[in-house]
Amino acid sequence: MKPFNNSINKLTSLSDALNTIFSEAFRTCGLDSEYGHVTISQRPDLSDYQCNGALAAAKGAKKNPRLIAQEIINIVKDNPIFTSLTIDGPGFINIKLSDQFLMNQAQLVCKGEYATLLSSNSKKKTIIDFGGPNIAKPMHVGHIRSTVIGDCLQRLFKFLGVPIHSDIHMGDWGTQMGMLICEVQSGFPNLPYFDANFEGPYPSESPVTISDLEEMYPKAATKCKSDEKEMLKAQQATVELQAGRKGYRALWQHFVNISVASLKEDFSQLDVTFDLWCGESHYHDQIPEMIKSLKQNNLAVISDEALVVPIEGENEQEIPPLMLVKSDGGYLYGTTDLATIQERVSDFGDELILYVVDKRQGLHFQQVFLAAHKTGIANSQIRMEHLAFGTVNGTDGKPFKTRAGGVMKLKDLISLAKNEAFKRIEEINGAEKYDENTKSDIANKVGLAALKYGDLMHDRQSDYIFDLSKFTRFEGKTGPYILYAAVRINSILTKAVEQKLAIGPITLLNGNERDLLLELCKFPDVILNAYTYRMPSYLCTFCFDLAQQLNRFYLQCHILKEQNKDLQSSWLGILQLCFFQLETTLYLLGIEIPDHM
RNA sequence: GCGCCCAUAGCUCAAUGGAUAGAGCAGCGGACUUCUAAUCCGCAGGUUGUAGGUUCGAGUCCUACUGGGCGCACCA
Repeated sequence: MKPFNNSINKLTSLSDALNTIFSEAFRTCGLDSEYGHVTISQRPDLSDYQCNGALAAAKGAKKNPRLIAQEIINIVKDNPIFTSLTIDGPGFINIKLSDQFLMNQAQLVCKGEYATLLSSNSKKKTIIDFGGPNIAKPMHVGHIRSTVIGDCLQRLFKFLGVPIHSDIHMGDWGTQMGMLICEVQSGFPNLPYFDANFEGPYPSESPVTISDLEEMYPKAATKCKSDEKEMLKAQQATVELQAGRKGYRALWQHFVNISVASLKEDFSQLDVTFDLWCGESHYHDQIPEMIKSLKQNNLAVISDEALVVPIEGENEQEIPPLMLVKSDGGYLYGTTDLATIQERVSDFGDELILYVVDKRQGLHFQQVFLAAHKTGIANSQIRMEHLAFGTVNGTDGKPFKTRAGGVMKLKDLISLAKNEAFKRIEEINGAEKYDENTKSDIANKVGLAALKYGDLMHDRQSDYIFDLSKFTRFEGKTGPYILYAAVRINSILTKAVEQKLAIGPITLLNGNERDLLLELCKFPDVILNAYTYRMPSYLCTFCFDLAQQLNRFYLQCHILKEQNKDLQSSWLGILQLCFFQLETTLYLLGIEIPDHM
């Protein structure tokens, strides 16, 4: 056998490594190295990986694509990582990797030094903004998306060694706060918060509870919508709050405190954490200074009594200006967003800002990003991305509602998922061996897995149909299906350890496990793709494919009963690698694996 | 009116311009004295909304049309 001198000895994505080899070959042939692009094969019956560059290069080179393919193959064929290179069809290069190489690669893939996958200069200091929930308004189904997608991305960035911090960025500073103040005032006009002459101190106890707030919010909002006078009052109160009226600030602080406590409870249920709990109010004090400077530099101008930053898109595309100050003197969320960018860039030194926000706010972010760049608040080095996501619909295809037609609270949704999971667990064979506590612990993990996987598996940008009974099933592309596969192999591994069996090294002896090993070697590719496109769904697809491949293998090869000890330890090595990848992928999705199911 | 997005199997969704458009569910037919069958295998199911165009090659890119969703300065 040829020496393995051209092998790849550090953790890398396989298609990147192959790209390098083929790009070099194309360059040697005097062709553009871009043609050396290698992808995972679309014809697994013919190859592991494929390169289509010869087809694309043919016209420019005025050569038969098969001829080019042959030249390329001649250059790379001595590399021992290949077992065969063939030309098929009009000029596809089909690549089959050697077993030896796959085994070598498997060792690298399971070492797990994933923070080295990205070059250090590509790791920009990043902040991820969850486009926060509103104070006083309970989180609903829609919030599941930003929470779960944003959390997955922050885990993924950290896993790859990208410095990232997360900010919930609560909505605590808009007109809705004025509405609530007025609502409390109409119910309890005698509270000291409304007495402009009150000297303090204000009560330390909040006059309202979180459920009061949750009830008042929609009431106040409808009132303001239908009654212009109420709206004016609310807007006036908002302006006074923002201007620093003491009683309003004290009352507002109560709202914030009790809301944050409730939000933290919800997020801890979902196992999601934030580094920063800043709200829009946090940036308020910086706004006057920012506006002054923008006015001085003629970047903000008066239009219809409001202060705006005029902007234009590429190709002179007309885009409405970003409004900073309303004619009544109040600020808008675009104002806060701009001030927020200023702080993130100049105080924290962030170079990449990610916004995980509903896609319907696309225009808003387009305005904010353009304004930030135009005004120099963000220089050209700063990159801002709106990671837009679609809406959650019910099984009727329309925005998700409860049976009564109302908005479903996130809290209720979570317990619904957990209850559903509990029911399914009770139905299965052998459920009686678990006590109630164990069952409810399993149900919690399974329910959450169902919910998160059901969301994350869908393309981030598309709307999707929320079907809890489908998501909680144990069959098909669901969280529980994947958890079950993970639990089963974990149980075999535990038994193997108990029986003091050797785990690894991975050697391909039987051939049944080659497909599985190939799947495992795709892992770095998948991780990088999910990172590059900020797409949690790529992780979901991968762990489903892996779980299914694993189930196939599991049925074919009876590991613990295997008599050939070398084969057995290799299988166990593969199993351990599978578990590592399932566990890691699920961790990145924010899903925890129970001990039993 | 202007702009953005979407249309793929009965349903829910995949498919970095490449070969025979794939999964899951539902349907039908198989495989268990289980390392947890909560699994696996097979069959059936398609004019990729319509009409043109670009390309060696189009579900994918361009144009028009049809149907649906969303957004367009004093809410967030």
